[in-house]
Amino acid sequence: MKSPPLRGDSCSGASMDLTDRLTEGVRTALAKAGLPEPETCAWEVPRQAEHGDYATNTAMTLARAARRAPRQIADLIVANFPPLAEVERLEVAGPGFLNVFLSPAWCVGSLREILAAGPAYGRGAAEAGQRVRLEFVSANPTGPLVIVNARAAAVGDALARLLRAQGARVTTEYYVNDAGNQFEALARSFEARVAQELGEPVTLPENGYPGEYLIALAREYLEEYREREGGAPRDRRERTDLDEALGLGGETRLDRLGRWAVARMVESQRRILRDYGVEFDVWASEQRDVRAAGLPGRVLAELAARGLTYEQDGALWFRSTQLGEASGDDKDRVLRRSSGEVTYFAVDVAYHHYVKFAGADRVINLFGPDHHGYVPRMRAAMQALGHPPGSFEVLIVQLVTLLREGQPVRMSKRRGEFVLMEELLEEVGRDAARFTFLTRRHDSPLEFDLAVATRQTADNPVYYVQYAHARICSIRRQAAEQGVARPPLGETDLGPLATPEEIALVKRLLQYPDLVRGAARALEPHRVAYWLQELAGMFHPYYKTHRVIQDDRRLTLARLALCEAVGQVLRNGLDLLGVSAPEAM
RNA sequence: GCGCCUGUAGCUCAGUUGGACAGAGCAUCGGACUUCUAAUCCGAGGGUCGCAGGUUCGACUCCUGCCAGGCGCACCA
Repeated sequence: MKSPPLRGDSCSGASMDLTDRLTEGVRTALAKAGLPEPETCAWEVPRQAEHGDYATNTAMTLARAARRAPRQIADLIVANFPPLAEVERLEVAGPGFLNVFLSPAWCVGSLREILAAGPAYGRGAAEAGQRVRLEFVSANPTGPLVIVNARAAAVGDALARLLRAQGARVTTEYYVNDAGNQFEALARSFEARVAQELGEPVTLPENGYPGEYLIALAREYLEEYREREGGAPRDRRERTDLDEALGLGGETRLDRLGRWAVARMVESQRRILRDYGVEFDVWASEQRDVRAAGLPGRVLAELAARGLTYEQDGALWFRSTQLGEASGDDKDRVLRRSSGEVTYFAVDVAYHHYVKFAGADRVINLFGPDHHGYVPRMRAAMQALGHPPGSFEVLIVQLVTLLREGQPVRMSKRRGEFVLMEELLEEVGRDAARFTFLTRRHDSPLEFDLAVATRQTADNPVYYVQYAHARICSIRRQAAEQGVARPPLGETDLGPLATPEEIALVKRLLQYPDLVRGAARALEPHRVAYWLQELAGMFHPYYKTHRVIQDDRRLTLARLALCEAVGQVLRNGLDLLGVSAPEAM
């Protein structure tokens, strides 16, 4: 059986990015009119319908170069615009806007392409050909993950998904700071807790970690030890000396205890993140992958060879200030202390240069605001080592101010008070937590009231979006029960889709590829979250006023196709955010 | 003192990288289920975009100066 010709359908096999084709039209028109062509056109979706489906200010931005009035240029574009199936008509408005009105018939016909593309709809190649190294969370292994880590995880993971959707080869990474001062502080604190569990009255070290989680960890350690060693160590009544009890001496004992604690911490962090839906390609170790590999020494030599270091007061300094204002650092930085130890900075520079950039053209790090002062010196170092400007990017993920019934909850690992990421997930749920974090710009401080978030679970925007998807699945189930099977794509007559709500929905779906591309380019996943809310906000009213399954079989099938397309895009969008798209709620 | 981030409706936040009369959710008030899921829908009120200048056809957006809050300014990480 041959598929019947479809009214108003024109399947262009071109890419799905509508604005690309509109830009081509404008460029063609300008060339024909003998006017200069712009590199690109900035397309926006006007707030008001009278301004069309897309609008560009190209005529205005071109006015100077073309030495013509904006409106005159716009008129010439309209007069010379090639006939496109996508476009119904063009208008010049205001100071020189070019407003594009899409052809409803073409829009409706494009549903076919959306459905055919399925999960691939919205994917593109805007970031193709680049290898991206993306590091995020990287919490110190000195304590459990807290709320801000959940935010960074949501943002980082969504960024990875976004960039991959645009063709980039992304390696995600969690960097474990298992060396240096903080590691030692952890080791000493843990040692103190172990001793305490053995009955010794021990006080915690200065700058240690007083959190109770180390007590629990100490008990686990001793339990494991007893199982392994068959009973030892005994408690204070029999043995009072820790070295003797654990059969280890001094630094060896400290190091072994510290490594054990770190391994446990990292394992627990990894598990929580996995439950959150975030898995990393690489778990890097500062100790193993950088220090033990001898990278810091190599990078010091390389910087010295470039004449970028000098000795003063017994320490080795990096000439950060000589790298020009592109780096923006305001003072030189120590690479090797007078004690002979390399600084964290030196280790980091080495790691970035030899490891991260070895496999990537672009390195993106998500930092907390407490590290923003660290960025200029890193940028200076990357520049000094020959990495092009812009290849090293840092996104600052701002803090989460936690409230409970309007009262601020202080968070400090040092003081041992905090709300754990685990607790957040338990109270709010994975999807709601991720979606909430992704409805804010990453560099905007966020207030999160736990009491409100838990109380208003049903009002959370994430459920609004998910519910739209669940409803569509429900319609599909209902249709199947009633024996309304959807015919093959090519045979579906989309002609009956004609109400303003239906046309508006299809036009909305057509924006999706541009949205994804823009969000990836700007590294702003929150755009996706907002857009999805608006899409759901169009579907729910449509559902309410237009019955999908009804007597008119032709109309039913067309509407089912529309619903499937909306459901597909909701699914694709939620997937970019790492949020589930439930079939039923 | 210097640097970074933030300041938009009562609250939490968007505002498409300078566009057209400033938006959403929550909260408040008033309505809608015998029909594909009411976690929904329809309607109403709510604003000097922190303040003052400047740039231009056009500013929430860019520049300067103030005000307020957060964070940072180590031979810590």
